[in-house]
Amino acid sequence: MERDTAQRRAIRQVFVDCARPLAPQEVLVEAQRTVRALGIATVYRTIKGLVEEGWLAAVELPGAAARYEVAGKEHHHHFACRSCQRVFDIPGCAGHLHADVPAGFRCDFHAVVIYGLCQGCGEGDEARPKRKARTTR
Amino acid sequence: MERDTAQRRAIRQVFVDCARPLAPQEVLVEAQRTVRALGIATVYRTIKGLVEEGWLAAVELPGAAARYEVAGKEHHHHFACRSCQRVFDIPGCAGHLHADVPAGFRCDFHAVVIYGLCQGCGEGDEARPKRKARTTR
DNA sequence: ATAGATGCAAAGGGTTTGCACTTGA
DNA sequence: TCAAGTGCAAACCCTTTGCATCTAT
Repeated sequence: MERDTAQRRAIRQVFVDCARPLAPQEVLVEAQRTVRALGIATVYRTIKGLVEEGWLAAVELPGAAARYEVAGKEHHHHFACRSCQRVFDIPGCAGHLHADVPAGFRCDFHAVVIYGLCQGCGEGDEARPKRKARTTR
Repeated sequence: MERDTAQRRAIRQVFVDCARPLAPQEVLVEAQRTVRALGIATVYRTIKGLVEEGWLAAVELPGAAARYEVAGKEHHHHFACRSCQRVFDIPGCAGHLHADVPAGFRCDFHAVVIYGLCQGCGEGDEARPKRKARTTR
């Protein structure tokens, strides 16, 4: 990650603008609005590099591909919309989750994911057909 | 899932015996001790069938392949060992996790995963080299 | 000029599917 | 008997890698 290329600038900008955990595919689509010929391989390589240099943090969710968000945020959890598949940050942490862990187990950290419908997908008619969104698997 | 075959009996038995969330690969290896020629495709198809008929429940974890466990347990969370990659159940739930969800978002359910070292991997020397276990991806 | 970066296509790894053979009922 | 079930291999999807080309410095 030595050079400052148009691709990297575009990818970083996408993360700054979206301000939520993004999957590689989402990054590709958004960044291609700036750099048309951008390839998915470059997105993966750039994300990997940005994670290694600490600019991005991986957000791994159950049953979904890993997402990435700008690093440095305080400990927080995530909300995954069952309709549009987008992921959002949830500030804060209820804490005291390590309560019932069996004796002899050492806890290092934890992840909490809440599933539901985000504002956009849940407003009004709950029965509205869900988008077959597949931004990420 | 109409017929009672040796393969299905073996696969169900593995879940009953292990009593923890298992990945398809883990199921394959264990069940092959009973049915030598068992193929991975059959494991996937059987698991899918057992989930559909409600006998199994999917346990999806961040950054790992889905695991499955016998359904019908009370709401609980999971512990993932960073060393041996195995997953264990953690009884109970601290609850009140829906606190800081942004207004307009509807919460349906949540998942909590605690990472650390299980009893077997953590006892004694913490600095012991981690097994390169790859029971699942 | 030149090593790092990129795009494309092929390779990998896990999961699913097509198909001919096997087997439970 | 005969359709459901199985094993094998090919197909798929997402992620990574090899390589010739491009480009920031």
